[in-house]
Amino acid sequence: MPTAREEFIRQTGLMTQAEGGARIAGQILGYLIVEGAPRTLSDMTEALKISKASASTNARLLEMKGLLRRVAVLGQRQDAFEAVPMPGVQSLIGMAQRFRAHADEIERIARGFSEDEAGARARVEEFAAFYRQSAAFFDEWIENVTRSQGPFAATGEKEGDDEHA
Amino acid sequence: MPTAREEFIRQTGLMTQAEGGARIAGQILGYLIVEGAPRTLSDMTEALKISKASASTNARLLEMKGLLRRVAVLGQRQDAFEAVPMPGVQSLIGMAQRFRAHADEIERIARGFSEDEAGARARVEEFAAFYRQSAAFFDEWIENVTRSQGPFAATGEKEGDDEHA
DNA sequence: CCAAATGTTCAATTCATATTGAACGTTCTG
DNA sequence: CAGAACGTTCAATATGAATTGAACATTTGG
Repeated sequence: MPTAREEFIRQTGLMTQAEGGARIAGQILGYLIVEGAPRTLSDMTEALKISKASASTNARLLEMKGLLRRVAVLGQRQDAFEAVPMPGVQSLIGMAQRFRAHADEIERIARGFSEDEAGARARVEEFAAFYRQSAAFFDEWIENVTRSQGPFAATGEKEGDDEHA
Repeated sequence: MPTAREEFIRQTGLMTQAEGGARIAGQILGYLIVEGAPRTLSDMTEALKISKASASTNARLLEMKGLLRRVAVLGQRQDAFEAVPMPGVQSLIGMAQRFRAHADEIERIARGFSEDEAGARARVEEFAAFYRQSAAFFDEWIENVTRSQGPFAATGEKEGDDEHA
């Protein structure tokens, strides 16, 4: 029977995969969430049984997406990563950006329709409008959730090493 | 130089792919949007240069997801498909469902943490809460956008065959 | 009833991408 | 300075999913 930790890590991997991402990236995120403190690439490779290359690539991918933060631990030579306070928010931010980009692109294409395709053009523009409005709505939700647990909000707890010793 | 129609179809294919779906499914959707009227599987195969199997499978996939509606054209032997009024909404509905399922699963796993992992458990539960709240927010937006252009709202126009003759 | 047309399904293939092993450059450490 | 530790990159592989061709069942029209 797998431990809850293992199950959670496996689940975040599957979730990330279901959302169109890389399985290992999700596992790394889950791992850092349960750990609750900075962990090195070596930690990941042995905890998740993955190659050094995968750990490096996926961690940096997550870092660029804003789900992970690279921290320098004093007295520690290696880089370390930790999950940001609300990792899911970053995914939504990316989603909003994609939606807006989609809207832009579709609207650009819509302008290319000729005079006798007015109906098609209208439908295409309506389609684009939906993406633009959804992006705006995402922003609203992101701002809402970011306000309470903002990037500079005191978390009140910063432990994590004390457990599972 | 490609026509605007072609560009749009190609773009919806890429978009769908970027969102983790099948390219051809997106192309079918784009095709039906520009057409603005029911089209058969044969229409799709020749317009999109795809196999009969792909047309059938992907169309039915989109139908199950609620982006397409199968309509019986009078005097027409073949089945025909048309895009529903706001196809994007259905994607969001699916997203909300996935998020809620994620939340359920993570919360279930969270209950499996032992006493000495209280910190980890709290972080995991917080993670789940985000998905649950986001799902609720999606629902809100869906209901909002569905109210105005509801499933029973008169669209006012149902042409589409008159163009690009 | 027969032949053509239509839609579905499934195994096979193609295709894209995730993952890895190995080589490299860099930085630390003794 | 020499050697180890570390992180990155890239070509190669493995993995999984999308797409297809072919076979099948069903329906239609002659």
